[in-house]
Amino acid sequence: MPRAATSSDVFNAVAEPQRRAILTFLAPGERPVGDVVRALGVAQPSVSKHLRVLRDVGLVRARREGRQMLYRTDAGGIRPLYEWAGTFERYWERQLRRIKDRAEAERRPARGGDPPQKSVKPKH
Amino acid sequence: MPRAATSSDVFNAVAEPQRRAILTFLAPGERPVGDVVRALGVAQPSVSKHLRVLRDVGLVRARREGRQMLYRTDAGGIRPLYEWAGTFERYWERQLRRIKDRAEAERRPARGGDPPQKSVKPKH
DNA sequence: TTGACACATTCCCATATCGGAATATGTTTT
DNA sequence: AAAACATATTCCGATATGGGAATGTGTCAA
Repeated sequence: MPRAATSSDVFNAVAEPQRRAILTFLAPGERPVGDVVRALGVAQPSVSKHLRVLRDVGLVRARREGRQMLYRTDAGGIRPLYEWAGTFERYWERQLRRIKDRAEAERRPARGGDPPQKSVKPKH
Repeated sequence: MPRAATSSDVFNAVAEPQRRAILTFLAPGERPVGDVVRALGVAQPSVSKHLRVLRDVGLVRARREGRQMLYRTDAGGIRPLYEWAGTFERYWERQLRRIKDRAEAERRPARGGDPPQKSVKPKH
């Protein structure tokens, strides 16, 4: 087997920094390609290719207006990513809680456990 | 040049479906590599390579225990992704609101605007 | 129609990436 | 020390990918 699933999936589309920049730029509202080119300082063919990828995965919508194409970010396409990442929220929160608890235990020592090895530095 | 910033970037690490599966599997707690291999049904070298990438970008932590290596997901590493995606929340919510408003306008027409062009089809 | 303008697509190249097989490394057991 | 075990790394081949240059396509203006 050569390679796993590539594009046509949101995660991959968003893995590219330029494409993330494009999405951010196009989120507030419709813009012609030329605006993206100037805003990001990227060559026009590059922008067009990135927009193609983004459109294929449904992260961007296009509309023709005269000679120009107006693109806008379809934010809903980002939700799957948001939700996937969100499934880890409970884990990082648990981790933060552990860190906090540990700091507390050091601040108020000799409370059933070993005394702290290092004292907490004062805030300034 | 292929992908711009390759490894060392969380977005890229997560673009790979197998790696997402590994992260999910290792989120609840430490596991040896062999468990991942069996759980995902992937060849061992592949798993090791993916774990390497994940570790390089800080999405996974490793600890040696006897002959085996115990890995666990470091969920905090996923936060940047979650937060980036979250910056689009207001946009997709606006979109949902528009859709909802439009549906309402059709249900209760002739309210200061044009009448709907198409009637809503009955649910069956 | 011709030309200008705004984009899109194609071609080529250098480089990554993944999977598989083989091999290397590190640790425990005998 | 040798063998067994668990995992990591390397080498290879096939395929993708992104950038640049050149070219194609669609639309408006003269």
